[in-house]
Amino acid sequence: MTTKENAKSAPRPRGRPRAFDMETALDTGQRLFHASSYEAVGLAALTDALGVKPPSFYKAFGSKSEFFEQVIERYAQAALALDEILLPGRAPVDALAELLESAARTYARDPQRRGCLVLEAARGPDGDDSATHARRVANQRRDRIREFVARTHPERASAVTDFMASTMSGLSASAREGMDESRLLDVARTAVAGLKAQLGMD
Amino acid sequence: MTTKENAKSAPRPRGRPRAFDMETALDTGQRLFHASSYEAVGLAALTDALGVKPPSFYKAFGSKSEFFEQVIERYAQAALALDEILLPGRAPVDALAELLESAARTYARDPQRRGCLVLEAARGPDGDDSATHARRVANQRRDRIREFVARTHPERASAVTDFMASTMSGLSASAREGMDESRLLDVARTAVAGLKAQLGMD
DNA sequence: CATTTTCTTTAGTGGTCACTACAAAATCCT
DNA sequence: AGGATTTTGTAGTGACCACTAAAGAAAATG
Repeated sequence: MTTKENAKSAPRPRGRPRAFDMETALDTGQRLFHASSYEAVGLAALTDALGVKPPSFYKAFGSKSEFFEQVIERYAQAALALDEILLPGRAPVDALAELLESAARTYARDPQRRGCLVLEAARGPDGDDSATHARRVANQRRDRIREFVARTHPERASAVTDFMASTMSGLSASAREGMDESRLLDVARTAVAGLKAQLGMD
Repeated sequence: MTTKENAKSAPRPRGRPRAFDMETALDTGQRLFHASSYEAVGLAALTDALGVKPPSFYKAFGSKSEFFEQVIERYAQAALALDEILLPGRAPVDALAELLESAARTYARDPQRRGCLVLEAARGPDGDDSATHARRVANQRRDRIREFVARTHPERASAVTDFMASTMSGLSASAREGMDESRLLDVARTAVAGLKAQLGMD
């Protein structure tokens, strides 16, 4: 309480102020990576798009893969919010059906950024940092599905989660290859029919 | 009939004979690409594994992407032969169930070469030659599935084929992320339950 | 034998990759 | 004003990428 301090504004740091907004940069990076892929977006293209020279980028984010880590964490938080779909008490079949259909719609929505940024990045080279981060984020979301299903169907939770994970990967891949929204929705609905066989028809 | 000619052996060509076997090279290349990916196997690693220097490789195959084109054509011919599964007269649900379960087994069989070489390559950069070739080969196989289904269910053929394509991509992706054979088989069987809803229970 | 043809070898090519050493510029603190 | 601190722009780094020019070596042909 010695000097003025507001809840929001951080006290101005000491040295030269950063000349660009990191959130905007993450957003631009997300668009770039989603449009093609982590590997396909070189540092030159990235820094050009951000309007930032490489040394500034590295001061701010550490490395390309650390930048990407922040990007996918942001993306996973924003896209397909599980909280709004996996509501406690809701019938799993209904919730998972909505999740698959939402995925179908989301993956085809923007023709320039098809599929799921996380799931596509998870297919990168096995030892790569970007793929490792993406798989970690994907697995966190799968854990939430498993926990949700386990509340009502503890015995089927793992099998159902595997099926959801595989189906979402398939939807993302198909979206990337150009399958449009209505076809993806048909795929999702056929998958839901499979889910009903696992979880009961309700 | 002027000189000796056998049905099998081509008459020795004129210049210095090739010092390696192209079929063996394609086979080795297939293993390498399948173990990691087209992009991850550099020309140096490739030619080292083949025991062949770059200029010989280029004389024989033209380019890395042309070599890969031959590799995936070979692979598509050998793995998961559709002729043996999509038998005319067979109930589509049965045939497609066998196809999905065979895929699950095949994709997990060799822990060092998980998933489908073609489907994984089909996810490469959009403009890339390797991805273009892989998608062409994948679509040829999807056409055969569509034709097979259309014989008995012409109205559902496209939707069923989309679901098969998406599910196979999902199985391949899951295999790549480490899902073992029994889990992949469970996923395949759940997908078959979805197929039955589309094609009738039989 | 010499010539022609084809492949193999040696030794590179330019291009792109992620990343950085260094010094100038912009801010805060005393 | 005079440091102290942090970010900036300039200008590169070495490593790897797919690929190749040039010359030597191995075969068939004449």
